[in-house]
Amino acid sequence: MQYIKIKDTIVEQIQSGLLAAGTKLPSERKLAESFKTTRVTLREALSLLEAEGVIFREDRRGWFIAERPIQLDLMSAYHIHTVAQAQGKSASTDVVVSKTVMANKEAAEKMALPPFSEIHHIERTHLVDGRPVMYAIHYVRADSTPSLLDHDISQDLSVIFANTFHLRFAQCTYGVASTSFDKEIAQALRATAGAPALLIARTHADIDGVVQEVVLEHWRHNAVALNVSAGF
Amino acid sequence: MQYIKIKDTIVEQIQSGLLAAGTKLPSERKLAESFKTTRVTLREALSLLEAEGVIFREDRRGWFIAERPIQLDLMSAYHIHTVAQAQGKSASTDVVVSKTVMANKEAAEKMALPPFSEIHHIERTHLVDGRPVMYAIHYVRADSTPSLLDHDISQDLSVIFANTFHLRFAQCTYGVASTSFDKEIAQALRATAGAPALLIARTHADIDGVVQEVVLEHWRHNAVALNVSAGF
DNA sequence: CAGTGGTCTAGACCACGGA
DNA sequence: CCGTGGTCTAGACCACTGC
Repeated sequence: MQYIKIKDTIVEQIQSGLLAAGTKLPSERKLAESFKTTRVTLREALSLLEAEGVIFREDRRGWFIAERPIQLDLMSAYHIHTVAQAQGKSASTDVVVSKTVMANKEAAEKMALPPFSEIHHIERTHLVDGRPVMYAIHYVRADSTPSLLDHDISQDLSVIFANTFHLRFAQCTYGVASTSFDKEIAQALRATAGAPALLIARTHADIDGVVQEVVLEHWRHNAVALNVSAGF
Repeated sequence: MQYIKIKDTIVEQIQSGLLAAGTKLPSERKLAESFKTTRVTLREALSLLEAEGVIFREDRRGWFIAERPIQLDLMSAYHIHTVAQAQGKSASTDVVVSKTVMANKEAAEKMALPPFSEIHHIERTHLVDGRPVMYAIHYVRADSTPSLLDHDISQDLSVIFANTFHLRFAQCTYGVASTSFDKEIAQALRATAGAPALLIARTHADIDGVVQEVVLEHWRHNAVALNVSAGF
Protein backbone atom coordinates (compact mmCIF):
# COMPACT_ATOMS: atom_id res chain seq x y z
CA MET A 1 0.00 0.00 0.00
CA GLN A 2 2.36 2.48 -1.38
CA TYR A 3 -0.17 5.23 -1.77
CA ILE A 4 -0.67 5.32 1.99
CA LYS A 5 3.02 5.99 2.36
CA ILE A 6 2.89 8.75 -0.24
CA LYS A 7 -0.13 10.28 1.43
CA ASP A 8 1.52 10.28 4.83
CA THR A 9 4.69 11.81 3.46
CA ILE A 10 2.78 14.70 1.95
CA VAL A 11 0.76 15.22 5.12
CA GLU A 12 4.00 15.26 7.06
CA GLN A 13 5.48 17.91 4.83
CA ILE A 14 2.42 20.06 5.27
CA GLN A 15 2.47 19.74 9.03
CA SER A 16 6.15 20.50 9.18
CA GLY A 17 5.42 23.74 7.37
CA LEU A 18 7.34 22.85 4.22
CA LEU A 19 4.14 23.14 2.22
CA ALA A 20 2.06 26.18 3.10
CA ALA A 21 -1.67 26.50 2.49
CA GLY A 22 -2.41 27.56 -1.08
CA THR A 23 0.86 26.19 -2.46
CA LYS A 24 0.72 24.25 -5.69
CA LEU A 25 2.17 20.76 -5.59
CA PRO A 26 4.77 19.73 -8.18
CA SER A 27 3.44 18.10 -11.33
CA GLU A 28 2.08 14.59 -11.10
CA ARG A 29 4.89 13.27 -13.25
CA LYS A 30 7.53 14.80 -11.02
CA LEU A 31 5.83 13.57 -7.88
CA ALA A 32 5.47 10.10 -9.33
CA GLU A 33 9.17 10.07 -10.10
CA SER A 34 10.08 11.33 -6.63
CA PHE A 35 8.11 8.53 -5.05
CA LYS A 36 9.40 6.03 -7.62
CA THR A 37 5.94 5.03 -8.75
CA THR A 38 3.53 5.56 -11.61
CA ARG A 39 1.05 8.36 -12.09
CA VAL A 40 -1.88 6.02 -11.49
CA THR A 41 -0.67 5.15 -8.00
CA LEU A 42 0.29 8.71 -7.27
CA ARG A 43 -3.16 9.92 -8.25
CA GLU A 44 -4.64 7.33 -5.92
CA ALA A 45 -2.78 8.99 -3.08
CA LEU A 46 -3.78 12.47 -4.20
CA SER A 47 -7.44 11.46 -4.44
CA LEU A 48 -7.28 10.17 -0.89
CA LEU A 49 -5.83 13.45 0.29
CA GLU A 50 -8.55 15.28 -1.59
CA ALA A 51 -11.22 13.19 0.13
CA GLU A 52 -9.64 13.99 3.48
CA GLY A 53 -9.74 17.65 2.61
CA VAL A 54 -5.98 18.09 2.88
CA ILE A 55 -5.51 19.16 -0.73
CA PHE A 56 -7.83 20.16 -3.53
CA ARG A 57 -7.50 20.38 -7.24
CA GLU A 58 -8.27 22.97 -9.82
CA ASP A 59 -9.31 21.42 -13.07
CA ARG A 60 -6.29 21.02 -15.34
CA ARG A 61 -4.35 23.40 -13.15
CA GLY A 62 -2.98 21.05 -10.58
CA TRP A 63 -3.16 20.22 -6.90
CA PHE A 64 -3.02 22.72 -4.07
CA ILE A 65 -2.71 22.61 -0.31
CA ALA A 66 -6.05 23.35 1.29
CA GLU A 67 -6.69 26.40 3.46
CA ARG A 68 -8.45 26.29 6.78
CA PRO A 69 -12.19 25.92 6.18
CA ILE A 70 -14.70 28.69 6.80
CA GLN A 71 -16.75 28.14 9.94
CA LEU A 72 -20.45 28.67 9.37
CA ASP A 73 -22.88 29.06 12.23
CA LEU A 74 -26.28 27.95 10.99
CA MET A 75 -28.02 29.41 14.02
CA SER A 76 -27.51 32.96 12.85
CA ALA A 77 -28.17 34.23 9.35
CA TYR A 78 -24.85 34.42 7.65
CA HIS A 79 -23.40 36.07 4.64
CA ILE A 80 -20.17 34.78 3.28
CA HIS A 81 -18.55 38.22 3.06
CA THR A 82 -19.01 39.07 6.72
CA VAL A 83 -18.18 35.55 7.89
CA ALA A 84 -15.01 35.46 5.81
CA GLN A 85 -13.92 38.84 7.05
CA ALA A 86 -14.47 37.85 10.67
CA GLN A 87 -12.16 34.91 10.04
CA GLY A 88 -9.41 36.89 8.41
CA LYS A 89 -10.29 36.02 4.84
CA SER A 90 -11.68 38.07 2.00
CA ALA A 91 -14.66 37.04 -0.08
CA SER A 92 -16.00 38.16 -3.42
CA THR A 93 -18.98 37.18 -5.52
CA ASP A 94 -19.54 36.76 -9.25
CA VAL A 95 -23.06 36.77 -10.62
CA VAL A 96 -23.41 34.04 -13.22
CA VAL A 97 -27.15 34.00 -13.83
CA SER A 98 -29.83 36.53 -12.95
CA LYS A 99 -33.23 36.31 -14.58
CA THR A 100 -36.91 36.37 -13.75
CA VAL A 101 -38.69 33.25 -14.94
CA MET A 102 -41.59 30.95 -14.37
CA ALA A 103 -40.78 28.67 -11.44
CA ASN A 104 -39.37 25.32 -12.42
CA LYS A 105 -40.54 22.18 -10.71
CA GLU A 106 -37.77 22.16 -8.12
CA ALA A 107 -38.40 25.75 -7.04
CA ALA A 108 -42.19 25.36 -7.08
CA GLU A 109 -41.96 22.34 -4.81
CA LYS A 110 -39.55 23.77 -2.30
CA MET A 111 -41.43 27.04 -2.05
CA ALA A 112 -44.96 25.63 -2.26
CA LEU A 113 -45.73 28.03 -5.09
CA PRO A 114 -49.01 28.27 -6.96
CA PRO A 115 -48.82 27.36 -10.67
CA PHE A 116 -47.30 29.87 -13.08
CA SER A 117 -45.56 31.81 -10.31
CA GLU A 118 -42.68 34.00 -11.28
CA ILE A 119 -39.42 33.78 -9.46
CA HIS A 120 -36.04 35.38 -9.65
CA HIS A 121 -33.41 32.86 -10.56
CA ILE A 122 -29.93 33.87 -9.48
CA GLU A 123 -26.71 31.90 -9.60
CA ARG A 124 -23.52 33.15 -8.06
CA THR A 125 -19.98 31.95 -7.60
CA HIS A 126 -18.45 32.85 -4.26
CA LEU A 127 -14.72 33.17 -3.89
CA VAL A 128 -12.67 33.22 -0.72
CA ASP A 129 -9.20 34.71 -1.00
CA GLY A 130 -9.62 34.60 -4.74
CA ARG A 131 -10.49 30.93 -4.86
CA PRO A 132 -13.96 29.77 -5.95
CA VAL A 133 -15.34 27.69 -3.09
CA MET A 134 -19.12 27.83 -3.33
CA TYR A 135 -21.78 27.98 -6.01
CA ALA A 136 -25.21 29.21 -4.96
CA ILE A 137 -28.49 28.88 -6.79
CA HIS A 138 -31.18 31.24 -5.50
CA TYR A 139 -34.91 31.07 -6.07
CA VAL A 140 -36.74 34.16 -4.84
CA ARG A 141 -40.49 34.89 -4.98
CA ALA A 142 -40.80 37.64 -7.55
CA ASP A 143 -44.10 39.04 -6.28
CA SER A 144 -42.53 40.10 -2.98
CA THR A 145 -39.40 41.54 -4.56
CA PRO A 146 -40.39 42.79 -8.02
CA SER A 147 -37.37 44.96 -8.86
CA LEU A 148 -34.75 42.80 -7.16
CA LEU A 149 -32.67 42.28 -10.28
CA ASP A 150 -32.26 46.02 -10.79
CA HIS A 151 -30.09 46.11 -7.71
CA ASP A 152 -26.49 45.12 -7.25
CA ILE A 153 -26.93 41.37 -7.01
CA SER A 154 -23.35 40.65 -6.03
CA GLN A 155 -23.88 41.79 -2.47
CA ASP A 156 -25.72 40.26 0.48
CA LEU A 157 -29.26 39.79 -0.83
CA SER A 158 -30.81 39.97 2.62
CA VAL A 159 -29.72 43.61 2.81
CA ILE A 160 -31.72 44.38 -0.31
CA PHE A 161 -34.66 42.41 1.01
CA ALA A 162 -34.64 44.39 4.23
CA ASN A 163 -33.90 47.87 2.92
CA THR A 164 -35.85 47.92 -0.31
CA PHE A 165 -38.67 45.48 0.25
CA HIS A 166 -38.96 45.60 4.05
CA LEU A 167 -38.77 41.85 3.96
CA ARG A 168 -37.27 40.09 6.94
CA PHE A 169 -36.79 36.40 7.42
CA ALA A 170 -38.14 34.93 10.61
CA GLN A 171 -37.35 31.30 10.04
CA CYS A 172 -34.76 29.34 8.22
CA THR A 173 -34.49 25.62 7.64
CA TYR A 174 -31.40 23.88 6.36
CA GLY A 175 -30.85 20.58 4.68
CA VAL A 176 -27.28 19.34 4.65
CA ALA A 177 -25.99 16.48 2.55
CA SER A 178 -22.65 15.25 1.36
CA THR A 179 -22.48 14.73 -2.41
CA SER A 180 -20.25 15.62 -5.33
CA PHE A 181 -20.19 18.28 -8.01
CA ASP A 182 -21.98 17.80 -11.26
CA LYS A 183 -20.28 18.97 -14.41
CA GLU A 184 -21.73 22.48 -14.62
CA ILE A 185 -21.13 23.45 -11.03
CA ALA A 186 -17.68 21.91 -11.05
CA GLN A 187 -16.81 24.06 -14.05
CA ALA A 188 -18.04 27.20 -12.33
CA LEU A 189 -15.80 26.43 -9.35
CA ARG A 190 -12.82 25.38 -11.48
CA ALA A 191 -13.25 21.99 -9.83
CA THR A 192 -13.60 18.59 -11.42
CA ALA A 193 -16.90 16.80 -11.82
CA GLY A 194 -17.21 14.25 -9.06
CA ALA A 195 -15.12 16.11 -6.53
CA PRO A 196 -16.57 15.82 -3.02
CA ALA A 197 -19.02 18.56 -2.14
CA LEU A 198 -21.29 19.67 0.65
CA LEU A 199 -24.79 20.75 -0.30
CA ILE A 200 -26.56 23.16 2.01
CA ALA A 201 -30.16 23.86 1.07
CA ARG A 202 -31.49 26.96 2.83
CA THR A 203 -35.18 27.81 2.98
CA HIS A 204 -36.11 31.26 4.27
CA ALA A 205 -39.61 32.11 5.41
CA ASP A 206 -40.94 35.52 6.40
CA ILE A 207 -42.86 36.39 9.55
CA ASP A 208 -46.04 34.93 8.11
CA GLY A 209 -44.35 31.62 7.40
CA VAL A 210 -44.34 32.17 3.65
CA VAL A 211 -41.22 30.82 1.96
CA GLN A 212 -39.61 33.74 0.19
CA GLU A 213 -36.25 32.34 -0.82
CA VAL A 214 -34.59 29.02 -1.36
CA VAL A 215 -30.85 28.78 -1.78
CA LEU A 216 -28.86 25.74 -2.85
CA GLU A 217 -25.27 26.20 -1.77
CA HIS A 218 -22.71 23.83 -3.30
CA TRP A 219 -19.50 24.01 -1.29
CA ARG A 220 -16.10 22.55 -2.01
CA HIS A 221 -16.19 20.09 0.85
CA ASN A 222 -12.92 21.15 2.40
CA ALA A 223 -13.78 24.84 2.35
CA VAL A 224 -16.48 24.81 4.99
CA ALA A 225 -17.34 23.46 8.43
CA LEU A 226 -20.72 23.87 10.10
CA ASN A 227 -21.66 24.76 13.63
CA VAL A 228 -25.11 24.30 15.05
CA SER A 229 -26.38 24.70 18.57
CA ALA A 230 -29.69 23.61 19.97
CA GLY A 231 -31.33 24.18 23.34
CA PHE A 232 -34.09 21.97 24.61
CA MET B 1 -14.89 10.29 -21.18
CA GLN B 2 -16.07 6.80 -21.11
CA TYR B 3 -16.51 6.62 -17.37
CA ILE B 4 -19.23 9.28 -17.55
CA LYS B 5 -21.11 7.05 -19.95
CA ILE B 6 -20.70 4.06 -17.64
CA LYS B 7 -21.81 6.10 -14.66
CA ASP B 8 -24.91 7.35 -16.45
CA THR B 9 -25.82 3.88 -17.62
CA ILE B 10 -25.72 2.54 -14.08
CA VAL B 11 -27.71 5.48 -12.73
CA GLU B 12 -30.26 4.84 -15.46
CA GLN B 13 -30.61 1.22 -14.49
CA ILE B 14 -31.16 2.16 -10.89
CA GLN B 15 -33.78 4.73 -11.73
CA SER B 16 -35.59 2.35 -14.03
CA GLY B 17 -35.85 -0.05 -11.12
CA LEU B 18 -33.61 -2.72 -12.62
CA LEU B 19 -31.21 -2.34 -9.71
CA ALA B 20 -32.93 -2.12 -6.33
CA ALA B 21 -31.41 -0.55 -3.24
CA GLY B 22 -29.10 -2.95 -1.44
CA THR B 23 -28.37 -5.02 -4.54
CA LYS B 24 -24.79 -6.05 -5.18
CA LEU B 25 -23.36 -5.04 -8.52
CA PRO B 26 -21.71 -7.69 -10.71
CA SER B 27 -17.97 -8.12 -10.25
CA GLU B 28 -15.66 -5.43 -11.53
CA ARG B 29 -14.23 -7.75 -14.15
CA LYS B 30 -17.65 -8.59 -15.49
CA LEU B 31 -18.73 -4.98 -15.52
CA ALA B 32 -15.53 -3.96 -17.26
CA GLU B 33 -16.18 -6.56 -19.91
CA SER B 34 -19.80 -5.49 -20.33
CA PHE B 35 -18.71 -1.91 -20.91
CA LYS B 36 -15.79 -3.04 -23.08
CA THR B 37 -13.21 -1.29 -20.97
CA THR B 38 -10.59 -2.00 -18.35
CA ARG B 39 -10.99 -2.31 -14.63
CA VAL B 40 -9.12 0.93 -14.03
CA THR B 41 -11.62 2.93 -16.06
CA LEU B 42 -14.56 1.05 -14.61
CA ARG B 43 -13.37 1.78 -11.09
CA GLU B 44 -13.11 5.45 -12.03
CA ALA B 45 -16.81 5.36 -12.80
CA LEU B 46 -17.65 3.45 -9.63
CA SER B 47 -15.66 5.89 -7.50
CA LEU B 48 -17.62 8.75 -9.02
CA LEU B 49 -20.87 7.02 -8.17
CA GLU B 50 -19.61 6.44 -4.66
CA ALA B 51 -18.79 10.14 -4.29
CA GLU B 52 -22.29 11.00 -5.49
CA GLY B 53 -23.71 8.63 -2.93
CA VAL B 54 -25.43 6.43 -5.50
CA ILE B 55 -23.51 3.29 -4.59
CA PHE B 56 -21.22 2.32 -1.77
CA ARG B 57 -18.67 -0.38 -1.27
CA GLU B 58 -17.98 -2.90 1.41
CA ASP B 59 -14.30 -3.62 1.70
CA ARG B 60 -13.40 -6.61 -0.44
CA ARG B 61 -17.06 -7.52 -0.71
CA GLY B 62 -18.06 -5.45 -3.67
CA TRP B 63 -20.28 -2.56 -4.68
CA PHE B 64 -23.88 -2.08 -3.63
CA ILE B 65 -26.73 0.20 -4.53
CA ALA B 66 -27.24 2.80 -1.81
CA GLU B 67 -30.38 3.01 0.29
CA ARG B 68 -32.22 6.20 1.01
CA PRO B 69 -30.33 8.15 3.67
CA ILE B 70 -31.54 8.56 7.22
CA GLN B 71 -32.90 12.02 7.91
CA LEU B 72 -31.53 13.52 11.12
CA ASP B 73 -33.09 16.55 12.73
CA LEU B 74 -30.40 18.27 14.76
CA MET B 75 -32.91 20.46 16.52
CA SER B 76 -34.26 17.61 18.59
CA ALA B 77 -32.16 15.11 20.45
CA TYR B 78 -32.11 12.00 18.34
CA HIS B 79 -31.30 8.41 18.81
CA ILE B 80 -30.60 6.34 15.78
CA HIS B 81 -32.95 3.54 16.82
CA THR B 82 -36.02 5.70 17.10
CA VAL B 83 -35.15 7.77 14.06
CA ALA B 84 -34.58 4.68 11.94
CA GLN B 85 -37.82 3.13 13.11
CA ALA B 86 -39.79 6.27 12.29
CA GLN B 87 -38.38 6.04 8.78
CA GLY B 88 -39.23 2.42 8.24
CA LYS B 89 -35.76 1.07 8.91
CA SER B 90 -34.36 -1.00 11.73
CA ALA B 91 -31.22 -0.13 13.64
CA SER B 92 -28.93 -2.08 15.90
CA THR B 93 -25.80 -1.23 17.85
CA ASP B 94 -22.57 -3.09 18.60
CA VAL B 95 -20.38 -1.98 21.47
CA VAL B 96 -16.75 -2.07 20.39
CA VAL B 97 -15.04 -0.31 23.27
CA SER B 98 -16.26 0.52 26.76
CA LYS B 99 -13.80 1.53 29.45
CA THR B 100 -13.22 4.13 32.10
CA VAL B 101 -9.95 5.96 31.63
CA MET B 102 -8.11 9.17 32.24
CA ALA B 103 -9.24 11.75 29.70
CA ASN B 104 -7.03 12.00 26.65
CA LYS B 105 -6.12 15.38 25.22
CA GLU B 106 -8.96 15.47 22.74
CA ALA B 107 -11.61 14.71 25.34
CA ALA B 108 -10.11 17.04 27.93
CA GLU B 109 -10.13 19.92 25.48
CA LYS B 110 -13.63 19.43 24.17
CA MET B 111 -15.09 19.00 27.64
CA ALA B 112 -12.94 21.58 29.41
CA LEU B 113 -11.97 19.00 31.99
CA PRO B 114 -9.62 19.54 34.92
CA PRO B 115 -6.39 17.50 34.79
CA PHE B 116 -6.55 13.80 35.63
CA SER B 117 -10.30 13.61 35.13
CA GLU B 118 -11.80 10.22 34.52
CA ILE B 119 -14.12 9.64 31.63
CA HIS B 120 -16.01 6.76 30.15
CA HIS B 121 -14.74 5.97 26.71
CA ILE B 122 -17.29 4.16 24.57
CA GLU B 123 -17.14 3.26 20.91
CA ARG B 124 -20.08 1.78 19.08
CA THR B 125 -20.90 0.67 15.58
CA HIS B 126 -24.42 1.49 14.46
CA LEU B 127 -26.12 -0.57 11.81
CA VAL B 128 -29.20 0.26 9.80
CA ASP B 129 -31.01 -2.65 8.19
CA GLY B 130 -28.00 -4.77 9.04
CA ARG B 131 -25.49 -2.46 7.37
CA PRO B 132 -22.88 -0.59 9.40
CA VAL B 133 -23.36 3.08 8.64
CA MET B 134 -22.01 5.02 11.60
CA TYR B 135 -19.21 4.73 14.12
CA ALA B 136 -19.55 6.74 17.30
CA ILE B 137 -16.89 7.60 19.86
CA HIS B 138 -18.34 8.77 23.19
CA TYR B 139 -16.57 10.63 25.97
CA VAL B 140 -18.67 10.89 29.12
CA ARG B 141 -17.75 12.56 32.42
CA ALA B 142 -17.30 9.71 34.83
CA ASP B 143 -17.96 11.70 37.99
CA SER B 144 -21.55 12.38 36.97
CA THR B 145 -22.25 8.84 35.79
CA PRO B 146 -20.05 6.53 37.89
CA SER B 147 -21.68 3.18 37.15
CA LEU B 148 -22.57 3.88 33.53
CA LEU B 149 -20.62 0.94 32.14
CA ASP B 150 -22.53 -1.52 34.32
CA HIS B 151 -25.61 -0.83 32.25
CA ASP B 152 -26.56 -2.08 28.85
CA ILE B 153 -24.44 0.22 26.74
CA SER B 154 -25.95 -0.83 23.42
CA GLN B 155 -29.10 1.19 24.00
CA ASP B 156 -29.81 4.92 23.92
CA LEU B 157 -27.39 6.34 26.48
CA SER B 158 -29.56 9.35 27.21
CA VAL B 159 -32.16 7.02 28.67
CA ILE B 160 -29.60 5.74 31.18
CA PHE B 161 -28.47 9.27 31.91
CA ALA B 162 -32.03 10.34 32.63
CA ASN B 163 -33.30 7.31 34.53
CA THR B 164 -30.27 6.32 36.54
CA PHE B 165 -28.35 9.53 37.00
CA HIS B 166 -31.18 12.07 36.68
CA LEU B 167 -29.01 13.81 34.16
CA ARG B 168 -30.71 15.77 31.43
CA PHE B 169 -29.10 17.67 28.60
CA ALA B 170 -30.18 21.25 28.15
CA GLN B 171 -27.94 22.28 25.34
CA CYS B 172 -26.30 20.62 22.43
CA THR B 173 -23.81 22.00 19.93
CA TYR B 174 -22.88 20.28 16.70
CA GLY B 175 -19.92 20.56 14.45
CA VAL B 176 -20.37 19.14 10.97
CA ALA B 177 -17.57 18.49 8.52
CA SER B 178 -17.10 16.44 5.39
CA THR B 179 -14.05 14.18 5.54
CA SER B 180 -13.12 10.57 4.92
CA PHE B 181 -12.66 7.46 7.00
CA ASP B 182 -9.36 6.64 8.56
CA LYS B 183 -8.25 3.04 8.55
CA GLU B 184 -9.62 1.95 11.93
CA ILE B 185 -13.06 3.43 11.51
CA ALA B 186 -13.30 2.22 7.95
CA GLN B 187 -12.59 -1.28 9.15
CA ALA B 188 -15.27 -1.07 11.83
CA LEU B 189 -17.80 -0.05 9.18
CA ARG B 190 -16.60 -2.59 6.61
CA ALA B 191 -15.75 0.42 4.48
CA THR B 192 -12.48 1.33 2.81
CA ALA B 193 -10.07 3.88 4.19
CA GLY B 194 -10.55 7.13 2.35
CA ALA B 195 -14.21 6.61 1.58
CA PRO B 196 -16.18 9.85 1.92
CA ALA B 197 -17.61 10.42 5.37
CA LEU B 198 -19.57 12.95 7.35
CA LEU B 199 -18.31 13.78 10.80
CA ILE B 200 -20.84 15.07 13.32
CA ALA B 201 -19.33 16.17 16.62
CA ARG B 202 -21.99 16.49 19.33
CA THR B 203 -21.36 18.27 22.60
CA HIS B 204 -24.00 17.88 25.32
CA ALA B 205 -24.20 20.18 28.30
CA ASP B 206 -26.46 19.83 31.33
CA ILE B 207 -28.69 22.52 32.81
CA ASP B 208 -25.72 24.13 34.50
CA GLY B 209 -23.85 24.41 31.23
CA VAL B 210 -21.35 21.70 32.17
CA VAL B 211 -20.35 19.54 29.24
CA GLN B 212 -21.24 15.98 30.20
CA GLU B 213 -20.80 14.13 26.93
CA VAL B 214 -19.01 14.52 23.64
CA VAL B 215 -19.81 12.23 20.73
CA LEU B 216 -17.93 11.94 17.48
CA GLU B 217 -20.19 10.36 14.90
CA HIS B 218 -18.54 9.12 11.72
CA TRP B 219 -21.20 8.49 9.10
CA ARG B 220 -20.97 6.84 5.74
CA HIS B 221 -21.64 9.96 3.75
CA ASN B 222 -24.51 8.55 1.74
CA ALA B 223 -26.30 7.13 4.77
CA VAL B 224 -27.37 10.37 6.35
CA ALA B 225 -28.88 13.77 5.58
CA LEU B 226 -29.24 16.57 8.11
CA ASN B 227 -32.08 18.94 8.83
CA VAL B 228 -31.72 22.06 10.89
CA SER B 229 -34.16 24.85 11.54
CA ALA B 230 -33.49 28.22 13.07
CA GLY B 231 -35.82 31.00 14.12
CA PHE B 232 -34.62 34.55 14.54
C1' DC C 1 4.70 25.48 -27.95
C1' DA C 2 6.05 22.71 -23.99
C1' DG C 3 4.32 20.63 -20.17
C1' DT C 4 0.42 19.37 -17.62
C1' DG C 5 -3.64 17.04 -16.05
C1' DG C 6 -7.43 13.97 -17.74
C1' DT C 7 -8.29 9.75 -19.63
C1' DC C 8 -7.42 5.10 -21.06
C1' DT C 9 -5.16 0.38 -22.14
C1' DA C 10 -3.62 -4.29 -21.04
C1' DG C 11 -1.80 -6.48 -18.38
C1' DA C 12 -0.02 -8.35 -13.29
C1' DC C 13 0.18 -10.13 -8.25
C1' DC C 14 -1.72 -10.64 -3.68
C1' DA C 15 -4.80 -11.32 0.18
C1' DC C 16 -9.14 -11.97 1.49
C1' DG C 17 -14.27 -13.53 1.26
C1' DG C 18 -17.31 -16.96 0.61
C1' DA C 19 -18.44 -21.48 -0.94
C1' DC D 1 -9.91 -23.16 -3.38
C1' DC D 2 -11.84 -20.05 -6.75
C1' DG D 3 -13.14 -15.52 -7.67
C1' DT D 4 -12.99 -11.10 -6.05
C1' DG D 5 -11.48 -6.57 -4.85
C1' DG D 6 -7.15 -3.94 -3.72
C1' DT D 7 -3.02 -2.50 -5.52
C1' DC D 8 0.42 -1.60 -8.95
C1' DT D 9 3.18 -1.20 -13.52
C1' DA D 10 4.52 1.01 -17.86
C1' DG D 11 3.17 2.80 -21.07
C1' DA D 12 -0.17 6.00 -24.42
C1' DC D 13 -2.98 10.05 -26.53
C1' DC D 14 -5.46 14.35 -26.13
C1' DA D 15 -6.94 18.91 -24.80
C1' DC D 16 -5.93 22.47 -22.28
C1' DT D 17 -2.91 25.93 -19.39
C1' DG D 18 0.40 29.04 -19.09
C1' DC D 19 4.45 30.77 -20.92
